[in-house]
Amino acid sequence: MSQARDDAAFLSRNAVDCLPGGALEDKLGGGRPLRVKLGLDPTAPDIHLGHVVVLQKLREFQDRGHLVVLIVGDYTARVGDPSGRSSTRPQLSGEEIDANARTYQEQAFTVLDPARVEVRRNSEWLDMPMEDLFRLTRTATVAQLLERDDFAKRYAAGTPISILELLYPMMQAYDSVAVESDVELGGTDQKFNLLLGRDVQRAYGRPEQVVLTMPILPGVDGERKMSKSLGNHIGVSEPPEEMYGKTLRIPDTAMALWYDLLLGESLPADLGPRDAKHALARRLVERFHGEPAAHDAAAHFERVVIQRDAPDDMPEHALALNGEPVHLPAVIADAFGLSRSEARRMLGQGAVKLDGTALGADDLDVPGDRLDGAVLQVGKRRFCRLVST
RNA sequence: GGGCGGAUGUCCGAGUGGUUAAAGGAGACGGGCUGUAAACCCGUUGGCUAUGCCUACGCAGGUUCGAAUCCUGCUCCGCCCA
Repeated sequence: MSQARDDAAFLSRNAVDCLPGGALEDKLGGGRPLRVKLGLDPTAPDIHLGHVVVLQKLREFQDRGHLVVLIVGDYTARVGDPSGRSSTRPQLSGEEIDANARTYQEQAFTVLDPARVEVRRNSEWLDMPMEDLFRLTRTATVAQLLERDDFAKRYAAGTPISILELLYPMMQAYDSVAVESDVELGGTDQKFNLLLGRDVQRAYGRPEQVVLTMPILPGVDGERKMSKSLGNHIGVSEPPEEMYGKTLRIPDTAMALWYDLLLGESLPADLGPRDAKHALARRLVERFHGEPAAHDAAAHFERVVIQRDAPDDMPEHALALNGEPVHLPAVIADAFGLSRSEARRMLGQGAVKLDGTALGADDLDVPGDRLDGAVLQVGKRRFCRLVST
């Protein structure tokens, strides 16, 4: 029993809520591996560091012998979690969902132990007859659903709430019934949905799950929740240099929280903010790409961003030279995915360098022999080597 | 069923006949500065075969020398009353 108490204390550490009090310890005391649920929405197929906070917690459960039930919300994705914003999302095709689900698993497995995961899709059970939907929807009332913070606000403000949106928490809750979850994890913004899972499980005569919520990781802007749609995320499969640079971009004020939530450590007191941030970036890259990549990413940053030199290796851009002068905006546009008008503006702004020499707005046509093998640079970070075909 | 309001560039949002490729803000990008890809300052931000041309203000027509702005029809959305 004291083992259960220790485990419960460990597993609920740095969680915001672990509800109801004592329930986790009771479940752990049952001696049986627990089924720990996490639902992922397969619309945006990228696991980012915000997910990692929760995935790490799942990993801790796995390391103590428990089973993670990963639910791919292929059916709920049709609804879209109504978290504040406009409701309808584009419907995904079966192939897209398959592809996204695969990506998700792959990326989630950078944190989770694949040997202790059960992956399920909620279309397995949510595509139910109307009669079953009646049974499900009878288990909650409108007043209950309107307790949810964002629904309450929208209702008070007179902004529309579709029935479909109201149904979303019900479907998520039913997932818990279907997979017989003992524990469900989520960010604090999921608290309502997770708790509703308990109500619905009870209504179906099942044991109620423990609700464990983790703090929300702020994005690279240091303020808003990390999310792909806000563009303030760092994906776990992003290239090492990106991951490193983006981490360095976070405001100093967010560092302590990142250390805490991602590394499980407190901000090192003996390091200054600059060194602490570099250390953080390095640790994160190391974690997802390994030590050599972390080392290279740090060197790359030092070289490209701080020293402003060209990186060791850069993409090559093939060029057909025939002795004629080459129209530079076209080359820039092709090499970096800009429009030609944009490329001209870059030239005008002194952003384009050829072998380290800045070019100007008048350098529209350049002799071909000047380009072969040269390094073309736009801005501080975009490089490519021009190669004659 | 009735009444009212709306649809503008990546997003938010001004603009009610003519220097409007369309104010302002956000974002993004570029330059400066910096421990930083932060903050701050300055600039850019539809496309192109480029001192000009083309495309753009929900969709389709119409009025006019000229329309994002006026008229007609259509589509979609919101609010209120029942």
